[in-house]
Amino acid sequence: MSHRQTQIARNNHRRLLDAAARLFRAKGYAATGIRDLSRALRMETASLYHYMDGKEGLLYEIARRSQEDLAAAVAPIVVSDRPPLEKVRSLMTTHMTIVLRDRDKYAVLLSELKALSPRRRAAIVRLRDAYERMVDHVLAEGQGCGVLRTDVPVRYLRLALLNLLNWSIYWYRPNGPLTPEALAAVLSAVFLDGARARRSVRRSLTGTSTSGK
Amino acid sequence: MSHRQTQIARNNHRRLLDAAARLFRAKGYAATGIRDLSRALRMETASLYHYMDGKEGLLYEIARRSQEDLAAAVAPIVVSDRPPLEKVRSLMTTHMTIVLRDRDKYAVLLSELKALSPRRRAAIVRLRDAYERMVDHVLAEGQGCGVLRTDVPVRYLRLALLNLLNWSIYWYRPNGPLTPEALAAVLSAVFLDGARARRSVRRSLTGTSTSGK
DNA sequence: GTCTATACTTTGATAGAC
DNA sequence: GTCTATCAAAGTATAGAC
Repeated sequence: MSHRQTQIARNNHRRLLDAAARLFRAKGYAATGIRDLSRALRMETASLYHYMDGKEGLLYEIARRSQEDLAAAVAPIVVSDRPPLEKVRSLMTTHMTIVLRDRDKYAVLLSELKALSPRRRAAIVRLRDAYERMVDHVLAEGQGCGVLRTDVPVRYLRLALLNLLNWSIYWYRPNGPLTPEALAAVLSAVFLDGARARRSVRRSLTGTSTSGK
Repeated sequence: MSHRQTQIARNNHRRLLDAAARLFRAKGYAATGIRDLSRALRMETASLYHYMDGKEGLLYEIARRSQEDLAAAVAPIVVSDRPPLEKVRSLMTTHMTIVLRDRDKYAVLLSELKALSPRRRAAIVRLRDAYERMVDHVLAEGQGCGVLRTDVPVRYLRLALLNLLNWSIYWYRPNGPLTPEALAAVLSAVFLDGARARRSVRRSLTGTSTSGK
């Protein structure tokens, strides 16, 4: 096969993954038919099978790539020698930026794991566990240095952190007032300093004067 | 029809709603067939139609009841004359307790809205918006009294609060070490005071000496 | 690499007897 | 109120021509 054909094939494979992520997120995996996919790619359903081994294989690839990309982006922060508190902020910003940039993929990763076969689901859960260990490492470091509270176990600090970041995918609007970085800054501020008022005066963190709606 | 028959009918309707919530949560709405429901209730599929108008009607009723129950439980807190900060804690505890008690229903409410017809989805969104206005009211009150930070708009304080509470449904284990109330206490502490260490010494909030896993 | 044609299964829902 | 029997539509996937 020629080089050119390979490029076309790879391109179509990517188009298929993108369309699948978009549709799986919008309608759900089970409610998306391969005919929906074929319509999105302007191909017959039979043609799709040159770019996938089946619908579930598509889902698996989306989930795997998402979790791997996220880990790859965050890993350098974990092993860096920056101050622990800065690591937490940096981790939150990177996580938020990545998942909001590829919203479709990450929403599918978060909400469609149950549609995978036990084998494949287990493989994704392994990747997810490894990612959570990285987050734990950063948080435990913070506790060890005395900059994070130790009355809440790392496990719950991590769950709180991931709750804050991941759930945001479902209501973030890319055309809204906040960039992903700005949203990460707001959520980092709440996570680290809490919602209570302090004595010291704070400037606005969002640049908006109204409370929004 | 006799009184007894009506009671049986109502009982079967409730059994159907419970089974549907459990299955919709475990497998997803679209992946759950009415034959799955009939198996759970030990009835033929045709018999189910005496207790529902269709599969989607079932989903709508689950979502509507969930959101209404939550609003009904939280409303008294919002209108009470307790101190603002206590209102926030009480709201979080009540919200957490209710959604963890009826995990199946609330998980379906949170993740299967997209399966509803536009009309019905809009009705649920209206209920959800009304609930969010209640949360906003409590948070704005806290800001007005000077106990909550004002550099983050109410909107984002609310989103952070609901992120923390709602996402917990997906990893909370009823047989784990924390009761819903204890988990609410941990998340309230993180939400209000943040994850950073303070000068004052804090006792453990979870009663566990290890960091868990 | 893309197509037409189709096999085969499962889906939500209904008709009508009892 | 529950059943048997059944429908039309949609589901995933494959065979084989070009």
